[in-house]
Amino acid sequence: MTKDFSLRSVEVSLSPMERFEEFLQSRGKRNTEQRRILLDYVFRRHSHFDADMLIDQLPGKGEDGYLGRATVYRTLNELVDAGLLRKFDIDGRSVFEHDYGYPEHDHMHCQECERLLEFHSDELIKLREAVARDHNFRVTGHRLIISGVCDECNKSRRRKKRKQDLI
Amino acid sequence: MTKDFSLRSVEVSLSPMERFEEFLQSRGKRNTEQRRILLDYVFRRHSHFDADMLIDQLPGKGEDGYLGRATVYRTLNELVDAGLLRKFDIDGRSVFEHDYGYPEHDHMHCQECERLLEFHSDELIKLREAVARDHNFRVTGHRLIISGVCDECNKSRRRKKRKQDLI
DNA sequence: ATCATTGCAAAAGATTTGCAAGGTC
DNA sequence: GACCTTGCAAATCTTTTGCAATGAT
Repeated sequence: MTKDFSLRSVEVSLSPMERFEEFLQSRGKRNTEQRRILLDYVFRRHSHFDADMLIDQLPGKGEDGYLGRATVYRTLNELVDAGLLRKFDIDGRSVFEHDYGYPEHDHMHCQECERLLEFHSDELIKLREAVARDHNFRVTGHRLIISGVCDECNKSRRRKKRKQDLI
Repeated sequence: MTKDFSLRSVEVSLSPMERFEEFLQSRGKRNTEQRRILLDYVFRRHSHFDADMLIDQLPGKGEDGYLGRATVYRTLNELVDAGLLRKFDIDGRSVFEHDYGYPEHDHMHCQECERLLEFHSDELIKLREAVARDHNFRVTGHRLIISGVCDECNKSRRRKKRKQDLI
């Protein structure tokens, strides 16, 4: 459950797979087919996803490369422990995204299309440190989600509104 | 599910109970004993809580003023709709706090004692607006949780550490 | 009298866990 | 060969929902 931030800036040279192998070894865990499949799939492209989306996209029961539901959940948690993925809650379920080798950022969440948009703010980090200092709080991380309606949805809503106005 | 922000600055004169009555009337809902009990209990003191904590604290089955589990959940959601409570997720479950008549703020979450500490930052609001403007995003709210270890836990950890050092 | 609300139990949704069979070191 | 891992099903946890009985207006 706890993330390992310490290695992040040091060992960016390792690929996610190499990093994971290292993690597994250090814990006496084994490098299995299933773990490799999931890691490979997840790091193929940068996107946000939850366990269910992943299970839908991966090969189904009977197909080649199939992973049991429990294995997907277990492996996702290992990837978080390994510092490869970051996990956070949206509307009650867990959402994952790349952590390893990916710059720190926060999110805007569109309540119409459910999309997550990323942004980075140095100011926010400063603000976080200032607040923590004030309260003698030792920071390990933070999560900021701005909710609202994204540009695209704003536009299509305006279109709809205009149409309605004509009726 | 949607909060009514519009009334907040206008009708601060109403007590939570009056505000809730107004809300119920406006929706053709009824002012029942159970709703009054819960609202009264929840607004007795300012604190963070989840449904389970509340159910534990309220009168048990057979006792006077007992509320069924489902009623507690249903009523909490109504209080959120009425703009009296604010709801957010921590570690997968819903946490509630006062919204009505209570100033906007954010949280630090201590990962040792689970406590939620509040702070306010005008800068954060400005930052939020700036980011949104950059992305043409229409903001309805935000949630920032800084995680780490609070002052108290830092102190007791130092105590423990010192003790261990002596052994 | 009408129609919303309650409590219960069952359902639902997300995630975890026990266990026997199989895979990795 | 030892022991970790997998897939399955069952269990858990939190929250929601259907329904008959009860209560508010």
